Amino acid sequence: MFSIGDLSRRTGVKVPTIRYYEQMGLVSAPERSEGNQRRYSRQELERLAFIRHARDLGFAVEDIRALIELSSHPEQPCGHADKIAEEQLISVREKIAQLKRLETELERIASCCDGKTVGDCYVIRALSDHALCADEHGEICGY
Amino acid sequence: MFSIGDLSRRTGVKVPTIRYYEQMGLVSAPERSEGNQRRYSRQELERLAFIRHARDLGFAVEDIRALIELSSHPEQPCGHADKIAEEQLISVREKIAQLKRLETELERIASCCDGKTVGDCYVIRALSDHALCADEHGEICGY
DNA sequence: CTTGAAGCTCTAGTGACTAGAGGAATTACA
DNA sequence: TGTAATTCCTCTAGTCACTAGAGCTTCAAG
Repeated sequence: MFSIGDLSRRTGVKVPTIRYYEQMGLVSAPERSEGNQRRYSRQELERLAFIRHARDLGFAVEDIRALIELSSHPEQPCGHADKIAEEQLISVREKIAQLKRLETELERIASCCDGKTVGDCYVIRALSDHALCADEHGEICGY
Repeated sequence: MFSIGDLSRRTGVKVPTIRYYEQMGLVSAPERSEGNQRRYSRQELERLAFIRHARDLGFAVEDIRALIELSSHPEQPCGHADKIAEEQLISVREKIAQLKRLETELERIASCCDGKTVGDCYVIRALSDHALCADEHGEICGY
């Protein structure tokens, strides 16, 4: 039997977060000691490690809930689990693409400031004047 | 003079978000019409466009507050603005690196599921069993 | 002059936790 | 066995950057 602190050390999930997951129904309420403290089995440790791993991979709590639900019906077809993983992959790729665009613009902004005062600081100017953007990201402000 | 809706259309910042920014002190409270509606000047439009642009680039509201503060003192040295931009660049690069690791693992997980049922679905197995990770991301669960 | 869009304030909700108060249980060591 | 340190408990509230909705008022077009 593991205390909540044991679980936390073994999975890297913080103690309050474990309690939060219990409240959200991601992990089920465990047995209690005589003094009302949580006592976990190995199975519960493994489930928490699963959750931790999936969160590390950027799955939303709702996705994880679905994956857990699926994994408790091992006889069903697994197309749904695949779909969740693939959607997550697509979203990760989108985030990477977006961040790379930001990186490019930030490099441009941060690298070429040779002004001495804020008045001619390129960082401030670049942020003020959308027209300075090399790479148009949205083309918003038509004033 | 622009109404809040005009501002919203021109900057792409949603109306409730503009009011939220006002509450947070990012934009100053504008003049009002006789009927108590907000009326903005061109200057305020430009400030909002600045904010929008910086948010698009992932700057936190607190960073933006600092940049605005800086830009209102154009005679000061601009080292601080540079620093904010550079820190943002570093954090963007870290996020990209992290997401690429996730991408790799997700590709591995999502691509090689040939099981027909959840019981032998690779997605579920990979998430359950940390040891299947090709690329160790944390090495957490020493059970 | 009416009607419908756009505006107003206010409260509460989102996701995924995190922090802190105030107290009880457990564990380690003398 | 005593006690002190650590861990645990519940509960409330805070974080960030919005977003949604209720219930009302004002504005602009026809």
